Amino acid sequence: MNIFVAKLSADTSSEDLHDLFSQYGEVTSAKVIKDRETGFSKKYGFVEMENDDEAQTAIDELNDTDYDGSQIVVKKARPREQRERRDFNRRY
DNA sequence: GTTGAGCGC
Repeated sequence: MNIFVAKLSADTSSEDLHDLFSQYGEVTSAKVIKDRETGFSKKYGFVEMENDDEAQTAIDELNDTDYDGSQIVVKKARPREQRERRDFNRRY
């Protein structure tokens, strides 16, 4: 399951996310998104977990909780931006 | 070192 994590602390890294979600199950991958050019602050990231049930539990337990001094938002992630079907599906 | 609301190159 793909998980979207927002409102991260500036001190939170990809490995922090990995470690955080590993408490609830096996984490396939974790990444904190940063600006491509400056390599700075976007303060959100993605976590992919192998087990959907554990992922859901992690979302439920970690959403709206205080982590690293910041209250984080955890929810299911949308599929990554696609480059096809421009003429269809304007995302709702 | 950036807000509110955010979805990865």
